[in-house]
Amino acid sequence: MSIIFSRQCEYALQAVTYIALKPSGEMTSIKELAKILDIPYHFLGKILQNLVYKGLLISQKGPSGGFALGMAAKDITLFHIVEAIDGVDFTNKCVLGFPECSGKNPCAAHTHWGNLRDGIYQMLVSKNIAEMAKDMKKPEYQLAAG
Amino acid sequence: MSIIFSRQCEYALQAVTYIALKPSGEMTSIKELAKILDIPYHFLGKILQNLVYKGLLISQKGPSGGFALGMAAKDITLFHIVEAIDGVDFTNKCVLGFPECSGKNPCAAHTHWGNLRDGIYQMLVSKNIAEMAKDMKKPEYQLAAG
DNA sequence: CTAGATTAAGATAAAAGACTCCGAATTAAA
DNA sequence: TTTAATTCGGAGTCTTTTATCTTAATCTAG
Ligand code: SF4
Ligand code: SF4
Repeated sequence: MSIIFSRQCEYALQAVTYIALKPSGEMTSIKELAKILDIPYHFLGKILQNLVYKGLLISQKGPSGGFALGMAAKDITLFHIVEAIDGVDFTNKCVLGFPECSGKNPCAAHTHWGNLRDGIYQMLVSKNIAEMAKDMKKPEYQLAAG
Repeated sequence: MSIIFSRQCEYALQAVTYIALKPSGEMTSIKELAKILDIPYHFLGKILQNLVYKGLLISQKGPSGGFALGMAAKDITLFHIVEAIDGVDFTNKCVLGFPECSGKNPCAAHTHWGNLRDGIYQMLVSKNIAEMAKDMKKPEYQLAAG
């Protein structure tokens, strides 16, 4: 189902983007995120918990509690989130599954794949959550700003 | 663990490339493939069985039996193999996991991701097994030609 | 023709990933 | 101060993927 990143990771990217649209100081609850983004409630809870542990989010319990960004939106790149959830093994893994991905005994696809992998990396580090939130046009995300 | 393609698919790509190095008419057994490429024997059996069903390989039972290419090596692209094992959903799926990957409400990463996805597709259709086999320098593949 | 080697097929098991449930801890609001 | 809302943490379930085991079918070599 997922292409490159785990389901958890996809959910994390979606949720953090949503949280970034909230006015500063306002918390977003798991309930709201789960409902609007259609993510399993308890599963999302665990994921956000992890992001808090990694410092990307902060949390608060009790009524009107929830989650907020742990640092400025522009300082959280997609890479930070992927790194926190899936790890970054993909940066040195072969797409064909050979044990050792190096230029030592390159196959016919190595250069092509190397470029693509760099492209993925570039996408992740060049896009931050501020941009993602700002440019987000999907209707379910319009609610966050309200 | 795998980046884009399933483990099965990776094994298939490796095995078919190995088979392509054998002189025409010679069959390659599961035993040989499993040993040299370090792939679980029975698991590989199932995978090759599937590739036979899809027409990419042919098989023969009995002593000196095994598998051989079902068509000319230059006519089997990486895409054919991926298509046979994993399917090609990745060609229209969002890397961030949003339900609907279209240009309708594009996010900030859409263009970048679209290019990468096209690049992956291009890699798969432009590389065929003849090329892969010919350019293969990995030592375990040198045995095949012997 | 026989024996052994090999693929085919189905059932099962183990591991990983995705998801659920429950209760405890915390905290803001009433 | 009480209550209810919320995150936290652990355990458990379900599903998918990966891998193993066993037997049957087939074919070649001798
Ligand atoms: S050479 Fe081909 S196989 Fe080896 S790592 Fe690079 S891409 Fe993977
Ligand atoms: S726009 Fe962004 S989110 Fe929507 S499909 Fe393209 S990449 Fe995925």
